[in-house]
Amino acid sequence: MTTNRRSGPHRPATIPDVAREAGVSRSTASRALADYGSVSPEARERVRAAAQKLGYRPNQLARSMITGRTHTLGAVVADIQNPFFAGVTRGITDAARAAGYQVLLANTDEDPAAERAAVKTLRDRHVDGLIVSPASTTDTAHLTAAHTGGCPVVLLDRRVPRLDLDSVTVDNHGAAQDAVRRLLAVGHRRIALVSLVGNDAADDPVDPGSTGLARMAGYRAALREAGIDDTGTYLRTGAFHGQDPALLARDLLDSPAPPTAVFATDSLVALGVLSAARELSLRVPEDLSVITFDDTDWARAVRPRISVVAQPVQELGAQAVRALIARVEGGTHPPEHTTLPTEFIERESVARARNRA
Amino acid sequence: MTTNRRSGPHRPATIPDVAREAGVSRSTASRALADYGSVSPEARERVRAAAQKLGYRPNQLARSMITGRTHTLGAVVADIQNPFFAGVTRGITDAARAAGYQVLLANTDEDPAAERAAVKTLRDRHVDGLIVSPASTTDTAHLTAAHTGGCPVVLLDRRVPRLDLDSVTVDNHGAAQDAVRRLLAVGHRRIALVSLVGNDAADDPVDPGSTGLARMAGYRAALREAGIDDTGTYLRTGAFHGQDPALLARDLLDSPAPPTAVFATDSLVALGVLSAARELSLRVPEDLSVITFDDTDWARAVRPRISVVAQPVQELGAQAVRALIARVEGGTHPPEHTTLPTEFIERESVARARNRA
DNA sequence: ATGAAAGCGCTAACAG
DNA sequence: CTGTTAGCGCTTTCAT
Repeated sequence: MTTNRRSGPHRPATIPDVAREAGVSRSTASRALADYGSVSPEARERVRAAAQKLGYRPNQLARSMITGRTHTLGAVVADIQNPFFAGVTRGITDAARAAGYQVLLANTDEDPAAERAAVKTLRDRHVDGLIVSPASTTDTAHLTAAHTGGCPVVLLDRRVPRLDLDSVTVDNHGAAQDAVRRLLAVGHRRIALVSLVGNDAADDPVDPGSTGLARMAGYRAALREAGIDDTGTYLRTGAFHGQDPALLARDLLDSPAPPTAVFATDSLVALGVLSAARELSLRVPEDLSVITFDDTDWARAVRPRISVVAQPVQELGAQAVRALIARVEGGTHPPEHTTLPTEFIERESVARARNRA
Repeated sequence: MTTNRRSGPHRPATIPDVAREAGVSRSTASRALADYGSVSPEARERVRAAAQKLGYRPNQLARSMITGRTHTLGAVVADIQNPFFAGVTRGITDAARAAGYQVLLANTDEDPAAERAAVKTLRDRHVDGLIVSPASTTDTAHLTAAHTGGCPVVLLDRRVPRLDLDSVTVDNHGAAQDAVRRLLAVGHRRIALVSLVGNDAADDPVDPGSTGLARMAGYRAALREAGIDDTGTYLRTGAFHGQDPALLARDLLDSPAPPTAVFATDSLVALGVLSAARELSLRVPEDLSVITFDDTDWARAVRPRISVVAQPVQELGAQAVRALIARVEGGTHPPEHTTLPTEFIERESVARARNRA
């Protein structure tokens, strides 16, 4: 049995077939079809007609082998099931398609080894470039190797200090600072930050990653601005309680001098805060004001509706694609670090501070 | 400038390089590397060593051109941002990777034209097979064409009546029937079904798709079983109110003889029901019992926690991958239709019926 | 068990 | 503007 020559009536037409049908040479047919070089209008028309008639579809594999381009991008993210990455991925696939690229998807679950493996497999598949939300701040040799090896890499959502690669991130510091300022503005002084530590529900109990760090820094900056020097008392980074946000929050809210407002660094944490509040019979926002990162479906459906810091998730993905394609298509400019603004969406979960027993 | 021959110190090693280094012919090197045919143990070892030394990585493109296999699967889903499809996609990518395949992702937004385009592009990319959650029950010619054209297709989540392709779906009828039975069992008689119509928040206001249809049929069957013949009064398929679930629910709950229990066909609808209930000062579950499809994060974090019909989302994707790979690797058995069971997770949103004013 | 040679479908130098 | 001629990197008969 021949391996790849389709038997049966409809063997896919190839360039020689089209050329024969059009009465020109393969090169001319190729030029006409791929639209490069110079071809006389009439020849071009004959080729187009022949291709049409034979139902010719170019073999991208063969083309890629020559051009060295597959028009395929690799997306290496932590977990597509995380709404944040789902949105980002949506932005990536849409922007890629619009630019004529397809996307190979890989999940890492924040595991650097899985990330390395994914990068390797995708490079073996000859992706033209890689979009990665790095799982580690230190284990990044495979990323630089890819980049210098001709497979450009764009960092998504997380910046890595000494890595000179393009990055597209969100202004986490500013967003957190702004949110906390709003709480301060309505009289809150005992403001907590609750986080699961790490990047969006990461497993790593040590490394808060660039996003977590930035959010904490923004929180502290806002407090300091307001003359609050002790910025650590109400900072909860959840390496305890087996990462259960509700327990973490309960512990915090049930303490002697509980906070009057909570800033949650992601929506899962916010859910924990909300249910802890309900268990302790604290009303939101009367007894406790709440702001969270990420505008999920439930934040605007629940009562009271929750005020949030919305991240431009799709735009994040789209910008990463644009930056990457710029590199793929030859850009040699110095690394660009794009920071996207967040949007504060005011709803009903924040009230003026008042005393609690 | 030569197009594809990498300049610089590290031109990727090819088979000839390895063969030379090992002192054998290309064919032998190829056989040893790809592990087929017969190669003497010593030669094999020399080749392995040479490959190792030169950091040889096989060019999958070239290999694919010959073997006709890319070890790449295409996943064509409605919307990766929908938690249902996010979970399914997670299952797909994981199962694929475990079997040595990668996944190209495409979104359709329930648009048949987008689906056709995606199928075309993916086939051009020579995917070995396609997993599709079809956007239309009728516009499916491109699917059969792909399948008979050597690119096997597995239907995901939705079955299409006259399409003889493998399918992996969930027992929507049984799940709905079971949920409604539970409501009947605790005394409810006025039980509503609220749906956005169509498959998981589809745009199409006409075609409820196989999943929507099955859920409604299960609902009606349960009612009929209980001797309730009028199964249409409390059936709301949301082609009104601009698809806003909260308005739909409000309308329903604010009627003269409102239902005492609601079965929501997806979590977004449930959120609408919940907020409508709160606006009307109806307590859950005392005044209104609620069950919804899909076990989202908020369903178990909110108070009261919501009883749900959980779908095996990841398993759905994984099974589809297995079925597809079976075809890709030559299976010629008749189409298989796999139906996965759902799981009812009892929490606190259902109470015994009592009279309402 | 091994090597020589053919070729997958396409593009890209280079002549004409 | 067009055709001829080489390959891309790999697998796979077919001899040996």
